[in-house]
Amino acid sequence: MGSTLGRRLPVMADVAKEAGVSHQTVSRVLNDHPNVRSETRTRVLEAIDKLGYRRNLVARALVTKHSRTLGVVNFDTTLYGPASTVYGIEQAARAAGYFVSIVSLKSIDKAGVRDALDYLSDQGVDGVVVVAPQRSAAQALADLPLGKPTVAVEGGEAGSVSVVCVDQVEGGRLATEHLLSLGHETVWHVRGPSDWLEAEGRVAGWRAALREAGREAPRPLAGDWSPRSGYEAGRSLASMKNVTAVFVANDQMALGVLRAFTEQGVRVPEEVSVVGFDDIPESEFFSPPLTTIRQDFDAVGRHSIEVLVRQLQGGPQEHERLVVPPRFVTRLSTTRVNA
Amino acid sequence: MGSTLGRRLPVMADVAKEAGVSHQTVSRVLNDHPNVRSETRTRVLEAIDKLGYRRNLVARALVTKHSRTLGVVNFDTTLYGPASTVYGIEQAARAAGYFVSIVSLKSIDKAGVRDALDYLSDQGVDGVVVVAPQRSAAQALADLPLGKPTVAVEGGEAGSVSVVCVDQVEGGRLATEHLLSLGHETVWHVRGPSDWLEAEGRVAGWRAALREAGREAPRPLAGDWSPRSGYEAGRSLASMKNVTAVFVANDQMALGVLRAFTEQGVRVPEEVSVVGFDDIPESEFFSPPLTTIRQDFDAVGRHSIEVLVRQLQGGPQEHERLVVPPRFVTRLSTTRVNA
DNA sequence: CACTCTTTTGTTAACGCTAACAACCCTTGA
DNA sequence: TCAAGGGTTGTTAGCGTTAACAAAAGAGTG
Repeated sequence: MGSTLGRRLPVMADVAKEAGVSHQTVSRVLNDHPNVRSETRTRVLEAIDKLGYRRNLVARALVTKHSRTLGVVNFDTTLYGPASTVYGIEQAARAAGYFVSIVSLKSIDKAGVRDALDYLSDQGVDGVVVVAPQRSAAQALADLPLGKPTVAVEGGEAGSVSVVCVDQVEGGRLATEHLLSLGHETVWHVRGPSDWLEAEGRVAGWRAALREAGREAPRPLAGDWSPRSGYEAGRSLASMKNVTAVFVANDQMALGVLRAFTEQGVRVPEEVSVVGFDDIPESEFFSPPLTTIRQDFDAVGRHSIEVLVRQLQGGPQEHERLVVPPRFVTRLSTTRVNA
Repeated sequence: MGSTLGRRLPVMADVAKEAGVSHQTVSRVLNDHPNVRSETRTRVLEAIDKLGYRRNLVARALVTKHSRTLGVVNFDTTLYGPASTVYGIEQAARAAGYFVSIVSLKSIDKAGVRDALDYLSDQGVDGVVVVAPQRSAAQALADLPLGKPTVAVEGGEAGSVSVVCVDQVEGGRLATEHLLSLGHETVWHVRGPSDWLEAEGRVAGWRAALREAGREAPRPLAGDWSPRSGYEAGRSLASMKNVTAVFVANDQMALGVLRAFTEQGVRVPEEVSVVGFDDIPESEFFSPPLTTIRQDFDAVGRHSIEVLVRQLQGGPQEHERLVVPPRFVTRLSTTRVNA
């Protein structure tokens, strides 16, 4: 009464016997070694097929020291941005022949990052992508002794590690310049949490665009990316007299802003123009459809794997910094000011 | 000029020498074997600490046949539901001491599922959670010879595999009953794609509630979960005369429906009441805030890991079916009909 | 004090694979 | 015909861990 399915899984030696060769020859066939007679190769392949053999990657990893697995450290995969980035990373990694092992952190202190890295390292990953959108995470990463090739996504100042990110400053600038070009006197800003680098970048772009146009930058309103925080900021803005244009740091908060305006009877875009950031799938169907800045998360994921794989293959040791440009998407939430 | 950091990582034998014991004793300490003198244990622990030793889990996996890694197969992690489920799975798995390796599929045919399972199996995962919301995926799973403990999330009729899912029928019923209780003569439905089990379940619940109330079920409008498909359905509905209540199969489509209604001058909820499904973070800030059915994705993730771990620890061999109840969330998109 | 029984520790042999080397086969050219 | 040289195959030795057994050291008993 065999407890499981009876026969044990075939190993290389079984294939070797079946094909009448040595296990090493089987190994050679499997690894595309050039010096194998094609007739022998065929015989081995047939034996593999017949026995349903699959090579044991754990054993392989033990001797080669490569697991062909990449680690990903992330924070809150529930948000559209991180989720999309991880998706892009996963797809790109698999296309490059790597497995992906994921750790999603709740908190982002240094201890958390270290633990995650240790955890992945124990498991034998060949390299790591850390999605580190918060200053603390980026800092932790910079401070940590990294035993393996590592790429930071949205990870700040580079230096000790390669970075792939979207040009947030440019995005903030695009949004603001668009609003100014429509004739708005100034542009208000609902910003993301100060601990987030992306939030800082967008603020910086907004500030720069205003400064270059010779305008005063109003005090930005604080948000935490959530629709609710946008809603609250929206209520504040609705109660002010001179607001005609708002750049909101992400689409979710923009939704909250729109909701608050609707409730207060402020019409968008007739009275106030609103620009968001991210271009989540929903934005096109907000009321009104949201003008926003699109981030190509897919490209970010792809590039981060490219950079990492390049490092793994012994590429240049210097740390790269790869910046993905954002794209402006115009819809109906903005319009020319009619004075 | 050592290329990397010079010295090789310490192994068990190094620790053994340092502590003046055999490597097997070190192994025993590491595995909490009871029969180790506490003084010896301390000595070993100190040596481990001194050398910064970390055990090689790959070697361990080779001999124990357990990798303490769980595989997750998923489709489109960009959607809120799947993303949240995976997040829940990952958290629960880590809490249970397992690593998580993820494969995100684009297509969901049998070949895709088989490949994903093979891929994970090659890597040596101990068990697999397959998020299989589509009939084809569930079917593929049922047909495949599963070499490892497997749990399907939203995976259909059980039978050959354990299943954890949200009670979609009940959800559809809740939504419909709510609308009927408000005095609506009947309830229209914008459904999800027909090969999704969740879509079918919601349709079934909607039908059942109407039947039990002795009402005719109108022909459901087809959608594909996207806001755009909801928008198109909404335009159709807006052009009809007798529509006063709509149950939309997910919140994203509901957003599209709301948008179409707004464009056509149909007021919600005054003229038409709308109920969604999922309770994504945005729904509370739609215009109007959306009455919807909440799915506890976190619980689904947790339960799927519980079931899987139970199987891994040699629990009952019968396949379980665990159903998570949905929850009704009332907001402002529905109201009593005033005849 | 001899004897058994229980802890505690060490020794040896896998796990399934690849790397390194050795051995063999066949060409090829003198 | 033989030697040299390349292509092809086999043999051996690990990789770093745990399992199984063996040995040594204490504890308890008459």
